[in-house]
Amino acid sequence: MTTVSGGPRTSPRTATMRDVAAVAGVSLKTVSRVVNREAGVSEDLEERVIDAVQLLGYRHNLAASSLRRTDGKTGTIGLLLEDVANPYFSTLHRAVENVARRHGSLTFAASSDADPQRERELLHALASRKVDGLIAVPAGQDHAGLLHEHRLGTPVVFVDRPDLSGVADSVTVDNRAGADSAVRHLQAHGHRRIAYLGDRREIWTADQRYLGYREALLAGGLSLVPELVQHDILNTAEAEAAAIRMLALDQPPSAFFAAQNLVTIGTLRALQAAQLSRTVAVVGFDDFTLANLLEPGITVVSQDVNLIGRKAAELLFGRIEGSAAAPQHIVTRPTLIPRGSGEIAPS
Amino acid sequence: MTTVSGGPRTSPRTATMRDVAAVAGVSLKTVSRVVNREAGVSEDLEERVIDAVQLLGYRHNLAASSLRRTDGKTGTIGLLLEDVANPYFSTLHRAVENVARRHGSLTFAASSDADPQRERELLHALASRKVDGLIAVPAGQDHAGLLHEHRLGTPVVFVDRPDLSGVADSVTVDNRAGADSAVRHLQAHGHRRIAYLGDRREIWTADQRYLGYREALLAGGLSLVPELVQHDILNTAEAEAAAIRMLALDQPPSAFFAAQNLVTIGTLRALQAAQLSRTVAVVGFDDFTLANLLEPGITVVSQDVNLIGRKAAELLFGRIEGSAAAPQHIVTRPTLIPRGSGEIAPS
DNA sequence: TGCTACCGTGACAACGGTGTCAGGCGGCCC
DNA sequence: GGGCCGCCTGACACCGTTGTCACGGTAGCA
Repeated sequence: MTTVSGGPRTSPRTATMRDVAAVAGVSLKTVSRVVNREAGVSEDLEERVIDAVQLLGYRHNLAASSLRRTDGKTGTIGLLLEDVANPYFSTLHRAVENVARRHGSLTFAASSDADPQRERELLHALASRKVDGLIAVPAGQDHAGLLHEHRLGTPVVFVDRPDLSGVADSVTVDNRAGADSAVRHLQAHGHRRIAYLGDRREIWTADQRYLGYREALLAGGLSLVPELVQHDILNTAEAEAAAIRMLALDQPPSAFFAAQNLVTIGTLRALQAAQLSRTVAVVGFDDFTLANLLEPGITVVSQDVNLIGRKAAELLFGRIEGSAAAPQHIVTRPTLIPRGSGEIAPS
Repeated sequence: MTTVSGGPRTSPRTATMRDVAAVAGVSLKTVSRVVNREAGVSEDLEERVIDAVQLLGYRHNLAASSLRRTDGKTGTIGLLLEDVANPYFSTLHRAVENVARRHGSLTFAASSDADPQRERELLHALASRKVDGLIAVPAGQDHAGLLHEHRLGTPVVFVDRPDLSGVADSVTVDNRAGADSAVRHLQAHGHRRIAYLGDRREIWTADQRYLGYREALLAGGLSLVPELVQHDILNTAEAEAAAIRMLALDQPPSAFFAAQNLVTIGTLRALQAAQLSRTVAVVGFDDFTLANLLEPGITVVSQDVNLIGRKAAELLFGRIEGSAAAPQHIVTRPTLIPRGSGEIAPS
């Protein structure tokens, strides 16, 4: 093998409109017209230009174009998620991509890992690239960075968690109603000791779900039992541990409301380990693949993530195309999907 | 509600370097120097510039910058996947993002849906945006589009499926060895009638896996039984149907090798419906979440997707930074994870 | 025939920045 | 005191493209 370093590696400089114009024997502007499908170019010239484009392998430079163009659009949006690899967010991503595609836009997707510092960095990187708009799952309590972009003129749509100041559009789920329906469902099947397992209450969605849980309990004439409530669960292992702890109580719960995906899985592991999968009821918040392949199938409160992504993107492109309507706050309703685990009666 | 249309919605035009220069009382070039952290600006002026930047909310315009800059880099890469929402690809996406972040790059992720036409469109869109490089899961047999970009000077790294011409870098999995080990594993547990369920053989990965299956059978002194081989399975439902069909044979298989994610799930459904989950063995290709939560746990051949993504991104940034080494073809080894379903003995 | 009304086309400036280079200035050495 | 050096700084051209406008030419009309 011979190393080619030092060879004429200078690729012949990527062709520009000027080159195309020279080859086609027309002016720069005419090439621009053909490339942009502007009217008013004779067929003859158009053909010559197209041939020259082919010949040179010319690629239009959108950066230069949008620099000069009056609307200044880059055909690019930013999507700020917690983690692009998380199924919830990747589904959202896809839904947004589908809409973006229809609008000729490409999507910068990025993961904040719920870290405000990282969110700031990404916001900065996106702003430098002059995205036409932003869809964001805010990383922390403080939305200053996002709202700053909004004020500077970049449309922003909040997803999953609302902008509490209300100046920007948002698309969220009625977490409270979802949790409420889950707990009522368990009550309807006879449960009176229903445990709550969830994330930190500082997270808006977690808090809302907890409020829904409490609301349903009280509505059903039950009272809140502190030993059956566990917040601050961050991962599967912690959920599993918490569930095991509760199952060891003198009066263990006959049902669990697992307020989030990973929490549900941890809970299931605990039940499986204790051979209680068919004895103790579970309803989880957020669906997950294979939830219907387990034995019993897992009853969940499911969000329509595709709908959320689509709505958010449609709102965003509406703004990008100039809508000046008042801020919109779309709230979608989650639905309960009974699959078995939530229909187990107390023993 | 009063509509604000017609109001002075003209945001005060986003500030440019010129504006900053005017406010700071320096030349354009000095602002440029400060923004780019070039050496040789007195502290006094630097401070004035920074203040002006703050005051005006100035955001650097990377497009204009890279237009003029000599290296012409946009700090942007393209990631062409089959579907950003598919867990395999979204994990890959995340691994790439992590590396890109270290290099100050943002990632355009896009879904081809394995459609060559769509791939062409996306390639065009990415090229117009002057991405510094591309990581692609090729959509079809014909890699002309991707290779064209490569020739035009944009580094391209193939992932999951190799570029058979070998001119571009690639990162793939040894699918054949993985399938071989799965089938040998089943043989080692006493199986002699092992069924194959897989996707279209035109897909390189599917073909490789089939070859591995066949290889292992022959190596074990078994022969290929046509009625135990089913190609062209496109989704879960088809996999389920195929498995049910085979289970109804006079001499049904005692084990299944499911050559892909969705196929595995379909197979599991069939076994579950037939109450054979604990009787018939299964080994799947590709791991999936919750594979260990099922009863029995599902034995799989697992790829290290994070590793693949990382390697691909590292290769790409090597090229972007000028590496002129010969094309590299990294092949990773999948590992077999025994969890129960693959260790069931024939009855 | 003379005038206007278009039509296709190109010259030129401009978008927001960066590379190049020359000039001003202070300090140091002879 | 003159010359040289190095450090800052700004003027200017230019990156690849599009908006504007003026040009020459032809058709339509009175």
